[in-house]
Amino acid sequence: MTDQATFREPDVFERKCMSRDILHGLTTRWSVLAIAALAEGDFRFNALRRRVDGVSERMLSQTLQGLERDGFVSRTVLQTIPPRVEYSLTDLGHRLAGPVLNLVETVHGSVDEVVAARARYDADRSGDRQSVDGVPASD
Amino acid sequence: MTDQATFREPDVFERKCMSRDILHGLTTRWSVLAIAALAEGDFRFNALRRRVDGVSERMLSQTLQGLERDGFVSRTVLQTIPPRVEYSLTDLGHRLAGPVLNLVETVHGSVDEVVAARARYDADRSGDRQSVDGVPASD
DNA sequence: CGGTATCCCTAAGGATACTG
DNA sequence: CAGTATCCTTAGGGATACCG
Repeated sequence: MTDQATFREPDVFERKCMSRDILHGLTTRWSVLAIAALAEGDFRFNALRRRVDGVSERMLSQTLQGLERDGFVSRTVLQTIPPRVEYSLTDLGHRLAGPVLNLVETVHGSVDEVVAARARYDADRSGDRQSVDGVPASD
Repeated sequence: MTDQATFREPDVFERKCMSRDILHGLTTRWSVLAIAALAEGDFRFNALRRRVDGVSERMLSQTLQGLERDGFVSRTVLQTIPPRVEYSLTDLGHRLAGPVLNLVETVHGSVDEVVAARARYDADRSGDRQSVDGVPASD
């Protein structure tokens, strides 16, 4: 199977790679949130839209289509009046949701540090600029 | 503290939230790859650019600035001729890199399934469209 | 080498109106 | 309710040229 390289790291670093493409579809503004929401349970379209605050109908629809196409989300149409459509994570979707939720939670737990870092950074740029290092290199 | 809701989940779902903003800066096309690369070790600008295949100078620079601002990456300027700039993950950056690498690896391990899912999806849309469910609802 | 500045293009995204 | 379709704006991103 490992017929191409050392392989300890994923080949995401190559430009024409599927993983990169999939990752990109997974890390759009709304797909992360949609997955995180669906990890909590199934949602109907408008309920999901309410949960993922700020998403437009168009973008939610588009995002869900992308996730469905990639096999992360399943879409179940109930033939009722009015129509109901239930969205839920597939098994594959749940596997992806793990890392995604983990990332979201880690980010959430780092908010204070990031805010502080931004403040420091922005302060540095408006004030003077100190030299960080003075070590010469031989190369 | 929990004056707004149940709160068991992060507040990423609210539109004007820091976590969402940070997450967005973290899930751009190149920041994920940059973090994954830097998780392997320190890199100088052009080395990193070679590692993250396909990124332009401008976008790498911009991405790194964003990551530095948020405190994920530290930038060390060596005052040499020619100049050297070393990029590395901060502690915070390493904490974030965990989930990120996890996601990348999970994606990498799911490529086959996603490819299959896409094939199925695309085939369905070009062919006929079967009804998925017929259960009526009472609500 | 390690960038910034500029220009330009494409894709992501929002608002609204409309349909099954 | 659950979307499409349309239109338009903004942000992401590539190429190139140039500077410290």
